[in-house]
Amino acid sequence: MNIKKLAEKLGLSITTVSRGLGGYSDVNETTRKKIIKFAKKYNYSPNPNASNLASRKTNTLGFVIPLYGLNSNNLNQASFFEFISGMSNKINSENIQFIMKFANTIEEEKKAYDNLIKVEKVNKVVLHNLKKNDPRIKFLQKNKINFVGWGRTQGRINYPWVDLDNESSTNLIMQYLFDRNHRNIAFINVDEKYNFAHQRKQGYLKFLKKNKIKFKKENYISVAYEDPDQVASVIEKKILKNSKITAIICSTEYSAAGAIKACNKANKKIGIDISLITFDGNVVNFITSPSLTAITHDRKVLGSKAIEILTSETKIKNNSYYLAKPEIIERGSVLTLKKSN
Amino acid sequence: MNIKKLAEKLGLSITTVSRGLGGYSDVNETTRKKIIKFAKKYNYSPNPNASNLASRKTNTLGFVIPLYGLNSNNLNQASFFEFISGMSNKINSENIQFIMKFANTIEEEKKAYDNLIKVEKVNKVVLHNLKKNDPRIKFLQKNKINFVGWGRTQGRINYPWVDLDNESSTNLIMQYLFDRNHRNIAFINVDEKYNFAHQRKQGYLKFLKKNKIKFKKENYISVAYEDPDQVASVIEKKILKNSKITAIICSTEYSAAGAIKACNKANKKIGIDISLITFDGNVVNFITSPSLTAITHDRKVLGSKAIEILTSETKIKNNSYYLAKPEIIERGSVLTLKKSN
DNA sequence: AATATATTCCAAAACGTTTTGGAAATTAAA
DNA sequence: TTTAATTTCCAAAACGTTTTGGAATATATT
Repeated sequence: MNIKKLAEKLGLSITTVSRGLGGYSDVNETTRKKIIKFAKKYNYSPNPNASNLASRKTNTLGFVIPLYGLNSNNLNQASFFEFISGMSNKINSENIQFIMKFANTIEEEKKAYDNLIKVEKVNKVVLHNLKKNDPRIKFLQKNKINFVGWGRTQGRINYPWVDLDNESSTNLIMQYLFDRNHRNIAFINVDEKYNFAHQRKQGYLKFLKKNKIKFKKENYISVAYEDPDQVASVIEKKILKNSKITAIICSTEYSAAGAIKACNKANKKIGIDISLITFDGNVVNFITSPSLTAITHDRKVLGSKAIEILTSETKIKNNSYYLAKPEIIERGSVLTLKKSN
Repeated sequence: MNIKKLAEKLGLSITTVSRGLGGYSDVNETTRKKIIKFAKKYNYSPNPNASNLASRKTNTLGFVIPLYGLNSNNLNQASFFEFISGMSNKINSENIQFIMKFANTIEEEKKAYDNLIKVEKVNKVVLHNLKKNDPRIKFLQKNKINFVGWGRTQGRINYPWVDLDNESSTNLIMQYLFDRNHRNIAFINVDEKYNFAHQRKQGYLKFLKKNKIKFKKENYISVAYEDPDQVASVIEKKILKNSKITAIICSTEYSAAGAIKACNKANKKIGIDISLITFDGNVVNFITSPSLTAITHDRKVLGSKAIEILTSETKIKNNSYYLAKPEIIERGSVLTLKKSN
């Protein structure tokens, strides 16, 4: 079924059918309804190729997943999945096309964006892994292509974005631990070049400041992603040996795994000898007994909000954003201490 | 840049440029080279919408990811990721388009395929999660659309597919354990309605038969995905209590996590008191000390092979297939026992 | 040299839409 | 009643390709 045949069935011109379906005001409401009825009946939907070609524009979203510099461990695949499936739901209901590309190197990534814009002529982009002064931002702005950042850079931001509320997360965790009388809380983070890590540290620091707790250098470590055994051994030496520490926050599932290993080695029982709370952790969080208390974010909503921003009727404002609120899932790895003062 | 302008620059007709780029034999080799040179110089590539429209066909691959019936735990996201990125590499180099869709329900899945075929007019599909007598197979065959199965059904297969060599995997593991003098080997599998689980069991059984070891019912369990604590407790009761068992095979990372938890509870040290080997397990496999020996498959190659089959010059044969060979990664959770006889 | 064949090119049609610039019909205003 | 304004429709052009069915030229064959 194509528009010509449909128009014949309706006894209308192609133009009117097209405009009726497009919701233009120059077609009578009753005919419009009839057009839609027939379109449904004959299962018609416009050929996107013809449509894109004729209208000189597309309605497609481009998304590039950077694979470079990440090994299978530190790429948080679960979050990609959730985000994408969140986007996808919205995309389906909005009836926009979706092109996804993978890039193994920076060059491939650049090429992918180029292709998306020059060849595929996408009009929407979700940008991930943003760097400060990211050239992609200028590129997209120059080409007048709507985009949203998934994640954001530090400092002043002149583009719309969606992100986890990482500062709130650590703040929330700290409060949670504080309420249970923990005062010496270790934070195992990853390299601050990752913005989420930076933000999480900020939440940690701010909470300390707010509550007039002195920041102790030895309570904060940043572990490299690459070597799991090294992660465990660093945690054992720097954190577990420090008997003042009563609780540990793990910024990633990966470091939580390291912490579990370290605790096993040091013969410290999680939830008994020491408290542990981790970000995310779908697999790791039930290995211990009791299972790990965790903090999570709904990344599906994040994805759908990204699409919402991109498809909002009004021109996209450069200050639209969405922050996913964290939620603590209590399982039992956090002790309530006796008040010590 | 479009083909008209390019043709002008070249002093050739649009037709010749198009045919030159298309590699037709009715354009002189030297002019063809010149055309390609100019195309590169002016960064020209054909508008896919126009191209698809004019040629009455597309060169795009459709892929639907089923999300229904799977929770975030049992969906092996890592394998999806690897598979897709493997496909993607090949897709980029073959210059074909790629449309991916997510389906939360069976209805959505059906709709997604319908949309892919009727609207997007894909000419290639990768089919996942195949069921016996899968209606999608008939649907695709009827519509004469090339497809490959990722995974396969049991029995006679009349379509091309790529899959893990699951039977070999368990066979390989069994041999590995057998060589280290294990004779009472437990296998923690998941529901056999999943083909990979069925196949893995077959490998297990065949090895036993080949080596004239009696299959012991109590050495084989299938655990439900849903409740992690239940998994651990079942493993503790049924496997760890059985003192004859010297080694455990875990069919999924998830069950490996359960096994680790169970061992901790029962105070059995992995790699010392009991041997453990798991499929995959990117996060879980280094929690224990020593780290877990694992068996893995290269799913990237699987993805690229799928594309290779789909893009092979010759007509796709219904008996093309690719089996990814397993590899054991030794870490240290498997003991070598003394010979007991 | 004349004819047949092979090679190399091209004009025009087609793909299925959207958009432009009215035309016709209806309603409102003078 | 006439004119102006509004509403509702449509014919034709355009989008950027591929494909068809030759035409022109060059080469081979007789």
